[in-house]
Amino acid sequence: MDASVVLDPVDLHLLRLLQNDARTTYRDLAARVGVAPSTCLDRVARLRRSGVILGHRLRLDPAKLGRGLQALLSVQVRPHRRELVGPFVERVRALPEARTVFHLTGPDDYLVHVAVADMADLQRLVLDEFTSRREVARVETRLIFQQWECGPLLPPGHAES
Amino acid sequence: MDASVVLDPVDLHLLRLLQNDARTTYRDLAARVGVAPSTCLDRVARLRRSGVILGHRLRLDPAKLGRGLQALLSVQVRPHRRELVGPFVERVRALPEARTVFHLTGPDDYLVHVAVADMADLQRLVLDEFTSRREVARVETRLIFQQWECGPLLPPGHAES
DNA sequence: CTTGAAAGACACATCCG
DNA sequence: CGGATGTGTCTTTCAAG
Repeated sequence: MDASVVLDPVDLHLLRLLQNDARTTYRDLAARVGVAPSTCLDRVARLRRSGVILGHRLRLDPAKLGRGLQALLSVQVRPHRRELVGPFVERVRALPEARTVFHLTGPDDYLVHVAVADMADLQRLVLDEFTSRREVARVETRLIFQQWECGPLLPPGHAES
Repeated sequence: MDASVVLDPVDLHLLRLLQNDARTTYRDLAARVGVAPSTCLDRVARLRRSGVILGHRLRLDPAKLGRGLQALLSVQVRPHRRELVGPFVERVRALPEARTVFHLTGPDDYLVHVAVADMADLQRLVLDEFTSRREVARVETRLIFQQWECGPLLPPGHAES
């Protein structure tokens, strides 16, 4: 299911272009990669079918949406058993403030990336949704000064922008 | 520049639909929101101009690209001064394994989300690109068991999927 | 697997309420 | 600001190489 997929240079070129702008037309893709538009369509469809491309996401500015403050919450869930952590994750994912949830190795079981309006909002979120829960043993809050997205994700050995 | 923007229910509805599938046509958007296609075009163009929509991103499966192992690296950069941390961040961002870099409050200055092929690859990355650097005082590596993307990012008070 | 042409769908501008 | 109409462009299909 998550086996690696064979990607030829055309696929890689398409992925690199689409990661810069996922709305590039098949016509432009074709011109830049050097194949026919219909071939592009076929290749991209195949990449979607094989699961390499999971979907197209809109990148939004949290600050413009009234969520100018972001933070990472390290959460210990005790006891760390399936019947507790399953509902915990689902509840956290459903929070409108949550962006990503990581299940990690190490003493802090979960890392939750949240976007809130301000400090008061963050305090409310931590108190009401985390520390007040019985299964949450400990929460550590770190504010995000700044964050950078990195270059396009590509297979090892093709480390070019 | 990052002031909050006024969004009416139509804008919110459009954003919600586009976050599920950013390639939805204006025609379909119009039908589902209940306005004319040209209005959709106008609204989305305005959302782009006002900076709410930053761009369109492809969501890829790291495992399918031969990067089945992900980790978070907590990095202390000492001394934590501009002339050191600027180049540090740029160098890390340029790594093909890096996905996101966070500058945080707290004892760990940076959190780096990386995607690698396997444990050997991760070990090489940590040793060659982090701990061997003079400005890197400490690196703590946590593996990612699993990660969940959360619901669409929307302004406070509109917490609906 | 790729291509090129044909048909249909769409984006976008313009005009109008 | 929202809705209709038109034109040029793009996407998508298909038969053929």
